[in-house]
Amino acid sequence: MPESAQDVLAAAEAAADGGESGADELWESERIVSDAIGRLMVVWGFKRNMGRVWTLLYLSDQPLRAEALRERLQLSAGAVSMTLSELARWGVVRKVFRQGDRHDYYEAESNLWKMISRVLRERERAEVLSAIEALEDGLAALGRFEHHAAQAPRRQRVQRERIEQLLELARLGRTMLDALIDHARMDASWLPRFRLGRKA
Amino acid sequence: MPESAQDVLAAAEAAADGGESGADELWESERIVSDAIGRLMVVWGFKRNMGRVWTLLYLSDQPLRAEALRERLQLSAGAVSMTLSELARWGVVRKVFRQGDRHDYYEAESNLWKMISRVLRERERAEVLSAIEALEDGLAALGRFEHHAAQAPRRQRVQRERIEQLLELARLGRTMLDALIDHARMDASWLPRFRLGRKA
DNA sequence: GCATAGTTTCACGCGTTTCTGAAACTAGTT
DNA sequence: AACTAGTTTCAGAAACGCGTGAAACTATGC
Repeated sequence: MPESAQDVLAAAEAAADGGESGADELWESERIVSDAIGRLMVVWGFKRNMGRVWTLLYLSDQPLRAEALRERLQLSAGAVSMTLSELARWGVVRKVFRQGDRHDYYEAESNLWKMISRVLRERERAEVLSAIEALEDGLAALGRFEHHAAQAPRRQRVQRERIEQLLELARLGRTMLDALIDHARMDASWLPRFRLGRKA
Repeated sequence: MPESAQDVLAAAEAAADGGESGADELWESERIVSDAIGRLMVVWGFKRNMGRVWTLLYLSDQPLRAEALRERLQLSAGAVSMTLSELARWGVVRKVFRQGDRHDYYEAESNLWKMISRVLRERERAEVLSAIEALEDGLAALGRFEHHAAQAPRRQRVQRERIEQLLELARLGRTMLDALIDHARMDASWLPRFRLGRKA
């Protein structure tokens, strides 16, 4: 199935993008870094391929097409599409259009702090807040229980203390996340201050 | 199968522990909180049941037997045993012995900061450090590549910058974790200072 | 308005992870 | 030393999450 017209077009496009040779191959450095970020993302509760795809986009000097990602990461078209839309929902990848080009291109958010603050914000709402709510519910349930006779007063007392400890911790977590988010959003330079007072 | 001797012993033991009635039932508050912590643990990359088991131990005013956990959480004995040893490996649960009692009892580490700093320490070593290493490897691979002709110089330049950004971020993460760990280990009161400079 | 290239969606299957149940093991008791 | 109660280990089963491939959809060009 000869496609010379297409080939010529692709070549012209590559030339327009800076005349790079081997523009579509996956470099060793890209492989190493995207795999590493992929692993890290898993730990953070994302999918491995989200990390890999995002990384390739982040390391690229230009927006990439889904097809390019599919080739370089050896994924199916479907997986690339789903991964990209998931990344887009997290706001860490953007679809960009090029004039007179009907393909969709994607690029990574290049401001890491913006990205992180966005993810933290989304996640703290879903996770820490619901944990706080549940802990408050637990405390309430314990309160209701207290009205019944003097059942296991010691166990109740200890349990109340412990749940309050957990609540305090969860609220502190929320506060830290909020601080991180607010500061990161406007200014990344505050963070080195974190070092203050450190031991070695 | 009558076991009066055993029953009497158990009753005596319960009495010694404060004469609590319903000592072995799962309270509503315990259910709510342990489920919440269980979910949170999953997000943090642990197993749901690790969170549930730890929580019950933490909320208990006394060490518990594996059997009690099995009943209250509706798990098999095997699952409880495996979960407990995993928690013990993380140092967040301890096996305790009672004089003249051949059962094994378990209790949760009750110092939350100690626990958290321990987990952070174990995990940062495994994860952030290896990410840093991989990023450095990526940079090295990029360097080797540069020796070949002037391939895609722009792509190389951008990629180097981006990897360096990631490295900076990863190192900052390491620094923050270290600070958190060091401080949490000796003193939990420093954390409210995190609030400094926050908006609302 | 049909054909074509590209993209998205989705049901299914595969690989992992987690739990169960049974057997092996340990230690205290008679 | 045999029995009993309790605990741990392990192989297999169930549950889950993820990626594939095919089909549906979209939009551009002819």
